[in-house]
Amino acid sequence: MTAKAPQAPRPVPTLEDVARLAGVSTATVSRCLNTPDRVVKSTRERVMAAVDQLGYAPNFGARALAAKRTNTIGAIIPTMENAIFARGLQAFQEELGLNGMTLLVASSSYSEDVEREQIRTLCARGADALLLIGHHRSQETLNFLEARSVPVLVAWVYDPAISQPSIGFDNRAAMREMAELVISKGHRRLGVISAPCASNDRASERLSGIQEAMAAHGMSADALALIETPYSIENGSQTFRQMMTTPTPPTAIMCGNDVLAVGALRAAREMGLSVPGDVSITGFDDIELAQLVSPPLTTVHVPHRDMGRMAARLLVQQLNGDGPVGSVRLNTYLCERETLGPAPD
Amino acid sequence: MTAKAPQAPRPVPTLEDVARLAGVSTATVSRCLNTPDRVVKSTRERVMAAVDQLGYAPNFGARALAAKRTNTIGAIIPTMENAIFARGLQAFQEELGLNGMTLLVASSSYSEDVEREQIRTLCARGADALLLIGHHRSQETLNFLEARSVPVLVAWVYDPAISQPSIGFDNRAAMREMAELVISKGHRRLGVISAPCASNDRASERLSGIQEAMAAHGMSADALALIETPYSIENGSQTFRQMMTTPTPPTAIMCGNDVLAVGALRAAREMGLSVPGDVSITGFDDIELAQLVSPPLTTVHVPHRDMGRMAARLLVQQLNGDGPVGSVRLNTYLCERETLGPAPD
DNA sequence: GAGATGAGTGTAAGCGCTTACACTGAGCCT
DNA sequence: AGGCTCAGTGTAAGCGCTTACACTCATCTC
Repeated sequence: MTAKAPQAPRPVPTLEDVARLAGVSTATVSRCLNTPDRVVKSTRERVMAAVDQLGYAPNFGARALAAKRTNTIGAIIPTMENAIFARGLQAFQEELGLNGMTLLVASSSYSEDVEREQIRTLCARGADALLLIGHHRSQETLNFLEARSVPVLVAWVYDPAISQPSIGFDNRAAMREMAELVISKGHRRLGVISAPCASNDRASERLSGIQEAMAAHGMSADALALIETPYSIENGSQTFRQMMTTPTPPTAIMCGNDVLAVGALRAAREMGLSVPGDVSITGFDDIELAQLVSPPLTTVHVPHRDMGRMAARLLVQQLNGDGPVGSVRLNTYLCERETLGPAPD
Repeated sequence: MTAKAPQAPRPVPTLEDVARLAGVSTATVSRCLNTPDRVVKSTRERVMAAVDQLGYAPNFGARALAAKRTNTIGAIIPTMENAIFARGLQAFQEELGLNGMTLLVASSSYSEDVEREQIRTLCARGADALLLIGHHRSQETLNFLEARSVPVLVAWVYDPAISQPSIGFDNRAAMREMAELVISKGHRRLGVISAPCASNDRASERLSGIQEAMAAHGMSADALALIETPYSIENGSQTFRQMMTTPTPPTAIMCGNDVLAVGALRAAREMGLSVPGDVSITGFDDIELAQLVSPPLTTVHVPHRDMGRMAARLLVQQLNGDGPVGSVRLNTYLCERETLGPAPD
């Protein structure tokens, strides 16, 4: 038993209610909403008054069903928990908004299976196109996407060898550059804290970059201590401890991203180790947090905002049929702050 | 001219396609998907095979249209830019997922007008219920919500004086407690960096809490320097500078949330001020960042995860018609770390 | 002034799904 | 054996919207 009226009258007003109140047909109301300039001013005003009076809001599902277009773009990112994707996605959304499109976000928790489900869900919700992170994806998923012929743009990576349109940066080259810098500082025993590489091409590419740099300097693979762990501050912290309590700990620890690096930094402080005096630490991404910790983090700057904005433009362009889209490569650069120093002697 | 087949056959499979392939009626396919136990095993398997073969995914809009239920909850938070709402929302989403519901998130940028639009949008998308932050809302919006009779739960605040169901904490009491602590440390000139209070009841309640504590200790309102600025690290930083460069700067600066506090902390470091030696700084929320900065931030701990989780439970309960929901009050507690010290003499 | 034009509006056919109701026949009762 | 029941399935009526097409008049054109 509720305090409300016994029987709700007609809870949600429909197009037809508006039409009746305004004394026009449903087609006219629809036109007022979608193509106002095709309706004469006097009629339009009458209709709009009815819309306001009734508090009418068009039913999205019905609209999508009839119009076969939703003006919605879906994005599936691996995680929302930390700030890695936040800035890029924010820019993506802003740019979409400028073009009258809405963003629907889902997160996959770095799981291929979850991602597949999310893709189905977003398609079911009528996403006109999808933004996905990284190239790693099962054939089944690829088939599904192909069958539905949903435009897909891959972000956060750039790999000219893959035909799928993408926008991003060369993860391998970026990390190789950082590794070169670390090695040039005299470090010969390196530690790497990486995200699990198995189904994460960004992580595995970054690792390859480090290995390439080491090989180029004649360092053996033995000189690299590698531990994979999911991105989180806590994991970065624990893994750092683990690495630093081995008989011959690395003199520099390169982290797969800033979140891990910040965790490592915290652990170093807790262990009483000086950074970079006792051990150097590097990150990747250059999220806001990188400048807030002390000492501020030496990291690789990724142009997240540009990436998000351009991703939106590419997608909008493709949906408008303004030519096929190719891949776009963005540049990263080293951000030298204070956590990388010369190797202790 | 594309490389694809000249004319796409039937891009997206429908229920009918599945039915035809499986040799059953659409009703049966629908039942297989929604109430599998009402269909005999042999039929069900045949249908599922067809579903897989076609890569069929039900059209969400059509489903919502026919079933008048979307299993979707909408949430509108003021911002996604910083971590304030992230943890709570994450827990909210997880709990919803456990109950087979999906979350749709939108952000209002702390603007009433934007929030109103977002509410309409989420309703149009068929949200079965809404999670909103704070009580401040225009009558127009309230009317709209009333007219659509969408269940609404307000979070992040608890105010027994308002009948609208809510889940949250007493912002005023929590901040009053912090102010008591600050005053007990001997501080007599306080600075407050708050979010704009105009349409933000959390911010204004927190400010009231400080004022109450001051009054209780016979401090005049003149002893309080107040500046309002939107939540961001940069704003916290600038406002701190501004406050500290007045003739008689405060000895303790209380910030409306941790993001502002972290900005203040950064500015202090840049200005060469020792915290808490020269000036004390306090935050609110206890986000992850609070422990990462140095010195770690003294702040008010808010049980974000619990709040999110319980919010989801309340909403699910209400949608299932398991009794009317009341308001829930959660407790906050002071988190004394290292940025609050005795007033300098 | 008759016909052509076209701006403004109405009519009605779906879009892909759920579900009330109707139907069928196997298994059970008496 | 005839009549029940009821589990399993099919039929068909919408859900609220867009839009192709049809219609109606002013306004022009010659």
